Amino acid sequence: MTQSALIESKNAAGHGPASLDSVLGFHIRLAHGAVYRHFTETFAALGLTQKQVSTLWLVAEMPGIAQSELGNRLRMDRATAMSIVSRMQERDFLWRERCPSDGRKQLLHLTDAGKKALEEAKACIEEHERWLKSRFTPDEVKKLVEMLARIHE
Amino acid sequence: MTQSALIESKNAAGHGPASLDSVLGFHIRLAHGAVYRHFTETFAALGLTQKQVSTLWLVAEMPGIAQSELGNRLRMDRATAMSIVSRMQERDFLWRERCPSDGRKQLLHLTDAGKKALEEAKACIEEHERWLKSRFTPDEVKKLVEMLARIHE
DNA sequence: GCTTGATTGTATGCTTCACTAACAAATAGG
DNA sequence: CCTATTTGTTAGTGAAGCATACAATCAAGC
Repeated sequence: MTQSALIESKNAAGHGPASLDSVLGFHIRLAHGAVYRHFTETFAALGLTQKQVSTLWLVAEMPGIAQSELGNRLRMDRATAMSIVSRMQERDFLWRERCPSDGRKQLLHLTDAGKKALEEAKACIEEHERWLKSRFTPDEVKKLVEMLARIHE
Repeated sequence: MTQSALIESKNAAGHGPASLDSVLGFHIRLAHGAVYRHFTETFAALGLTQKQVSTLWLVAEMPGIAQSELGNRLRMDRATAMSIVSRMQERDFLWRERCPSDGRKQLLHLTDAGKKALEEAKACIEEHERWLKSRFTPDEVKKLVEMLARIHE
């Protein structure tokens, strides 16, 4: 229905979006769904979810990062970070170290198995990103990333 | 860490993204999360979720739409559409009509309570959209919507 | 008219994940 | 020392996606 996209974006009362197609949040939701589905397909063989991959990736980038910091950067609350990290630990992809200078914190490190899993995951991410970026020019990708960052920053 | 965004986007091996910040899918995920959280806050009083609002909205736009069509347009599979619609029916926001020309289909219609709920929801959406769009120029919003549509189309 | 296959709805169960609430341990500041 | 904050942990709730299986309906070909 491209028709509905062409409708004047004010309703009869003169305020508010007239069509779902004119709601920015709606498009973000649908785009995320499409990305999520393709990601899940691509990673079905590896048995990793988006949250798990970004957790492995971030711990690799910042070895010794605290669980709370991980949660902050990936926008997970403590409970969510807890369950993600716990499963990754069960699968021997990372291990926790009690922080010597602050006994509250758990510092995270990848195991060798975790590093291996991440390398495999990165290959899948490359493919996934190729699929996603194929519909944009490099300039558009840059602009899109910048605009999305303005939303989640 | 704007630092990591500045790192050259190829890793030591010369292929693949070096930093999470350079992964487009990652930004879509975080942006969606931020939008989702603000949406949930805004709609806590109404007790409606994104899926429920977009369902009410779409049924209002297209009275008599079949459940399967609803699922197609909102990118839900049959089982998900089923659970959303069933809850909306329990709350007396919509009713199902067996299609006279195709006995398989359930045609959806809003009740008066559903129309009222949607009007309240649209006021919240306005506020939500204002919050979301406040960081963009009108041209940027247009470009962003267009790029997101390229992803989920 | 009948069989076959596709579509649609329904029911059940599993998994991810976001959130809340409560609690314990450690820390920081007065 | 006392208090408030931070961090981690556990348990439970709920939305939502997905798979599967099944029944009813429809469409197409013989």
